[in-house]
Amino acid sequence: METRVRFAPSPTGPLHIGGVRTALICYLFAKKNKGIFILRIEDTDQNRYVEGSEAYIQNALEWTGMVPDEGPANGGDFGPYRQSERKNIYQEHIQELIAKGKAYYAFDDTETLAEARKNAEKKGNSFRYGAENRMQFNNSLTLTKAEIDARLKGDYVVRLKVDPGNIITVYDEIRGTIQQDSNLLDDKILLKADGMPTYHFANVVDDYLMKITTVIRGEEWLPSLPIHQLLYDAFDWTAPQFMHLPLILKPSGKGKLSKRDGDKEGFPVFPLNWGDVAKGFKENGFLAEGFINYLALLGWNSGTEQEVFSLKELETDFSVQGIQKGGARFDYEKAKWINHQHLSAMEATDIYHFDLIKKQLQGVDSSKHLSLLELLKERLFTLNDLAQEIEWIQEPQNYDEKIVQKLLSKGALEVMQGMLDILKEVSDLSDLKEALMPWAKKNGINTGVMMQSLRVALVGKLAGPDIFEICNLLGKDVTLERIALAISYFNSKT
RNA sequence: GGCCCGUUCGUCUAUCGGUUAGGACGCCAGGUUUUCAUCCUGGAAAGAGGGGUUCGAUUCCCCUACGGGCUACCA
Repeated sequence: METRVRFAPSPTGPLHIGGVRTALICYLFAKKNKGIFILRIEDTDQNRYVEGSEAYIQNALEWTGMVPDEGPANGGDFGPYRQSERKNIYQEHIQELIAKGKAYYAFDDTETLAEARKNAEKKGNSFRYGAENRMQFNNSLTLTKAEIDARLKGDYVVRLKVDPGNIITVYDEIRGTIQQDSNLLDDKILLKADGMPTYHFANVVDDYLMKITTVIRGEEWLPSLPIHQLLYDAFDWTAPQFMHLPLILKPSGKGKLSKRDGDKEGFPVFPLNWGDVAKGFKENGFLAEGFINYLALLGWNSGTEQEVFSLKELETDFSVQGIQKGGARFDYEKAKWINHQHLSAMEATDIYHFDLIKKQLQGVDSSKHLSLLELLKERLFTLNDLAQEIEWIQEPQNYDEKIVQKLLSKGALEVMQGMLDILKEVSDLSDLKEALMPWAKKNGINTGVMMQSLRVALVGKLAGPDIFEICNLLGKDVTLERIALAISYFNSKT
């Protein structure tokens, strides 16, 4: 049987990294089994619908390389892939359950239920609409045929009729067998008053109709798995496999990472920017592969000591056995380190393709772009680090005062003057080091003082890549200019 | 409160009854770079607690503690 896995987010805003991780595991499991990866949009809550979310989800998946084989954007044989477009399908199926006596109409207004809930909580219990009290409410189990017909013209919901006194056994591929006392379940609403199905109902019907073989979703769904099992049983359908993924936790404090944590935690929680209200990993300078690689490591391991993977490698190395049971805290430092691994392994010409990189190179002589990237790529943790790595392209705005004083006391002025003279004579800058070293030795100049003077003269501080590489990229004229400038500055400090 | 799931270095994790409990990020030290970063080497750092089962438990079982999730006409 062909493996079919769906990723089923709700369009209630930008997809956050927990969602991306779920998508990733779905994708990897599908690809590993040479199966189909499906995107299904679960837009059954009209109130929480946010314009643009679906496009965002599609874009995020495309950026990461996890392009759906079937979905609203590219179709497929099992559409429509938006639940809001499947209303009639749910209506048909809800009728089937009612006819079978597995579900029933309920007419209780929200005030009545809220009241009942409040009373139960006052006594320290939680309210449950179920076998022990359903006969006390207004529903098709308690009303006459005439009353029901009359009420059906107004608002109503459809509830699942849960039989009491059973132990429901479900199986999760990650956690094993889980049992639940049906007395503790309530008669879940399957169809809402607006005619839309709830998650539970739409999910089960669609997974069956779309021939989903493996349901992969977050752990927050584990408590409702017995309800879903009951639904499969009510239809006489064979349930698919289930995998409930551990949650991604905040690095600090408590609880699962939420959409609101982005700014608080000091790193993005979204793959892409969402307007100008939320930052994305992409815009923060992450490679799609670095981002995906770190997410894969959060709650999964290959069983080997390998940690750096391409998407293709993940597709072949993925295994369910490596999925973790407990939640994992997000660690931005490690995410950056993984990104760094991918970045420094790339060719400069490939790094040059990113808009983020080109933007930072604006104003720099374009003939130097590739040499700069070649020189600096191993220093980058994110694409955005380039700007600070090429600051020395600009004339130094100031000189590190402590270093200036130290060098001054060691005769830096004379050294710089000497270097200036030598530099004037050198025709090829790549010979500079060979010219400087013997000169220093002959004149008893400390090479440390020489090198540091040169660096401070050109850059203003003791940081940055190899100083002779810097000379080379700056060119002879600029190098001469900066040394002369530094000499006059040093002079003013004596 | 009730129900469900979980618990190995600070963090992510390996271990499928017998190991000096391994790796990675971060941290510290040393080396390379006569700078910083990268990189290399080394170091500190862990089985929540209590009972069982067993010749032997991090590993299997139970209890407790702690953490998380769910408890909506949200997903």
